[in-house]
Amino acid sequence: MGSNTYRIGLFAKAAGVHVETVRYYQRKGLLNLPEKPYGGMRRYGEHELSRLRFIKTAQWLGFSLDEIANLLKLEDGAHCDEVSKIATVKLTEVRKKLGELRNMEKALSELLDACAHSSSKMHCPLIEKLQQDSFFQQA
Amino acid sequence: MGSNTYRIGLFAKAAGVHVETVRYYQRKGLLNLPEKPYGGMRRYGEHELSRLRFIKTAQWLGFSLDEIANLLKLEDGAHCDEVSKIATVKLTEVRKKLGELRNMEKALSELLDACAHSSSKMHCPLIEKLQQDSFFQQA
DNA sequence: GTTAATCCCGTACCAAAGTACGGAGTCAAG
DNA sequence: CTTGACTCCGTACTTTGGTACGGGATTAAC
Repeated sequence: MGSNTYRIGLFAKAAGVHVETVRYYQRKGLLNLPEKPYGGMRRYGEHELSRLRFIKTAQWLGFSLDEIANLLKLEDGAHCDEVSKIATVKLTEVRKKLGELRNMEKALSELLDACAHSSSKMHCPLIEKLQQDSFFQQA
Repeated sequence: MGSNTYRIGLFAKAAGVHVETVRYYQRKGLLNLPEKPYGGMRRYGEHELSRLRFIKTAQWLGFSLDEIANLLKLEDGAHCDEVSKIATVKLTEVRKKLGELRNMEKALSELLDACAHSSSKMHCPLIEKLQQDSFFQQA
């Protein structure tokens, strides 16, 4: 645990990002800057790597870096009342996304199915499917 | 059907975006520019409104405008082989997102649950939960 | 023990997705 | 028939999330 095997290059590569991206996240406070031994080089461990991968996953799910910083507060530990507040909001949002994605999945798989039985020009009721039981609101 | 009741201001407002955003999407080809009567003003109908809402929803789910343009090709109708290609890729992606979001939902709801039974400093195994059966890869 | 590959860190640049601005046209109310 | 709100369209600016660059330090390989 915490064997801190990686230097930044390998660390970045292991998560599929560029070195500069790691540094950028450090500047934004999403990753912490490990101690640097006198005149030496910083090292990174498995925990930081998971954290970096989490950031990329959450981002891919449509969360901004600011939102992710908030989610990471949950991971880092905070007092119960603040945790509840953040987690409740995010849970609602996650469930909404799940709902929309399920509609999208249904529309796409039905489309593929229809496509397998016909073989000419197709069109997909993607929009109606997504709107039909959508309760999406912009803030 | 196609009653084209809205002018751009109301149209944008109904979807919760700015007028400039509508124009931006038109420039990018995501929305089409309705005919303008000689020296008059363009009008928008329900169909275009659904399309605009779809764009915002898909974007919130983490898709870029370029990806959304692709999804809209399915809606607009295309030949079966192209449709299959796009839909298959997107379906895989949607299912991956569903998987990750379910992990996130589980982690968040367990956290809230734990929080209800204790009342001090909490920390959430969000990262481990998300990575545990994650098969996420950056391209 | 020099040289090639990495790292450190600061600053500059870039693309995507808007947002703001401004001058001219249009429309609806009083 | 004018005043205020809205539209049209072009160009410029902004924010977010990075990428690129470059000079000096450090370390790994020969």
